[in-house]
Amino acid sequence: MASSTVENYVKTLYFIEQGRPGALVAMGELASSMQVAPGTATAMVKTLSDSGLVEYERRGGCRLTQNGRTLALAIVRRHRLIEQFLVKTLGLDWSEVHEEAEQLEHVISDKVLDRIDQLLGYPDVDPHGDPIPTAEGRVSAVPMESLQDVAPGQETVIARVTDQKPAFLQYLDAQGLVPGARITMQRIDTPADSVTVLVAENSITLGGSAVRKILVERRADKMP
Amino acid sequence: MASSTVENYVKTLYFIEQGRPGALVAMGELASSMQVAPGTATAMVKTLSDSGLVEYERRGGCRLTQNGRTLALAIVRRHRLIEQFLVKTLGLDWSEVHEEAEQLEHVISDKVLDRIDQLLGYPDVDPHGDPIPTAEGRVSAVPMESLQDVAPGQETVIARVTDQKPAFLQYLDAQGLVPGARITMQRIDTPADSVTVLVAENSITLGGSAVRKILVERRADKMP
DNA sequence: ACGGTGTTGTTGACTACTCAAAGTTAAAAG
DNA sequence: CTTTTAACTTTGAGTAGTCAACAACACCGT
Ligand SMILES: [Mn+2]
Ligand SMILES: [Mn+2]
Ligand SMILES: [Mn+2]
Ligand SMILES: [Mn+2]
Repeated sequence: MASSTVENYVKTLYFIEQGRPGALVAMGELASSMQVAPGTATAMVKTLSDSGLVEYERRGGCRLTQNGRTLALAIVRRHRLIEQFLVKTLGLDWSEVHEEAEQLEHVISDKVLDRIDQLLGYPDVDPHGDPIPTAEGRVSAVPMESLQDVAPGQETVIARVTDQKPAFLQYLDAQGLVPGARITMQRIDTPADSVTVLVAENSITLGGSAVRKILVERRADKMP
Repeated sequence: MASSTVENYVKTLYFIEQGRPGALVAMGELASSMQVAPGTATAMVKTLSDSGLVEYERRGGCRLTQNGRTLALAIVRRHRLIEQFLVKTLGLDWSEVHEEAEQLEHVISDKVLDRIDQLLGYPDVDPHGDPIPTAEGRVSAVPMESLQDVAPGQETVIARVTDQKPAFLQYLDAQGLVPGARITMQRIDTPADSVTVLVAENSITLGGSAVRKILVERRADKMP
């Protein structure tokens, strides 16, 4: 059985590798993501390599093996199903479930996870709009685009929020900026790095770093 | 924060101390309950003593302090609420929830536990009939007696089963011998160390070691 | 080609938990 | 009042994970 520590390293590597398949992850990047000293990451990657979860190239970096990726996807599945469960069944706020799931993901058995999946009706996204991998490790790739790329005047629907910080999520919730919300792009102010959107009759202005964390549905007729 | 290991030692001490308040628990007994070598138990008890969770008397034994007992009761509460939740909400079998709860009890936050409590309607017993301590650490003392002390011909109701082994629980379930079941004592065969009970039209004969694990309600008019 | 600069790797050390084996002690048996 | 025995404690060692500090390396601009 992989320890919680091993599971966390593998999951972190999975997210770092996202969007740059095949590339090596530097020890420094892994260390800062895991909030450990560089030497700690190096030592750990060696043991992950011994377990066949990563390939390690000295002074180059590491990447997940197929086994490593499979383990990572299993943990991501656990994490997101647990988050959805905490929100839907126990009524927790979407801003607080990430931390809870971070612990539970290492302890929930497959049996319990299956029951949770069933109770929730086999959801395919979590409370933040993140896709839930299948038990076989497949992740659905729903086409999305950043809110900042929506043209002024265009109406769209929030699909996903890529930040777990409680304060940010609480703010979005208070403004009604949650997955499923129908919004209209009003204005993009490039020099000011801000955009203004209309949601439920209210105008809300967001800075660039916030806007970039909000993904919206991409309509079929807009696809390349 | 107490580690899982510390929590397990404290909980084990709590159960060993049950029924002999104030007595010292020998290191050997603790070690065998925890399935560790004697020296391991001695070392651990010293650190528990440093944390103020037990009093330790060299070559005498140890006992929980008030702080230790409070921690133990919090873990027992977690464990039993989780078991009840796994059975009632997720539909797991009462024979398999003990093992699951054994892990989850160290990870579930107070917030999640409160929501589970609320969802279940503030139950006061778990699937095995074990009382669930309140958040303040109070345990209800419903009067019960062993099934082996019920007089022949008398009707009674199963209240609690004091064994967590899956095979035993599955057997009881198959026979309908679960908490809440109404049964009638038919015969006590002392030399054979067995009793025969009637449950839902069926006669079932149980050996002494099994009967002693089944507790039944004690009617007020039978109390001393 | 050379030296700075930042990234990696190594070493020694520390915490938490564990065991095996040896040493100590108290209490039962003679 | 010994001797034996059983329980207990200590010691030395090992695993997992971590850090600080230092050493080694690769790469860049001159
Ligand atoms: Mn999350
Ligand atoms: Mn999420
Ligand atoms: Mn249990
Ligand atoms: Mn129970």
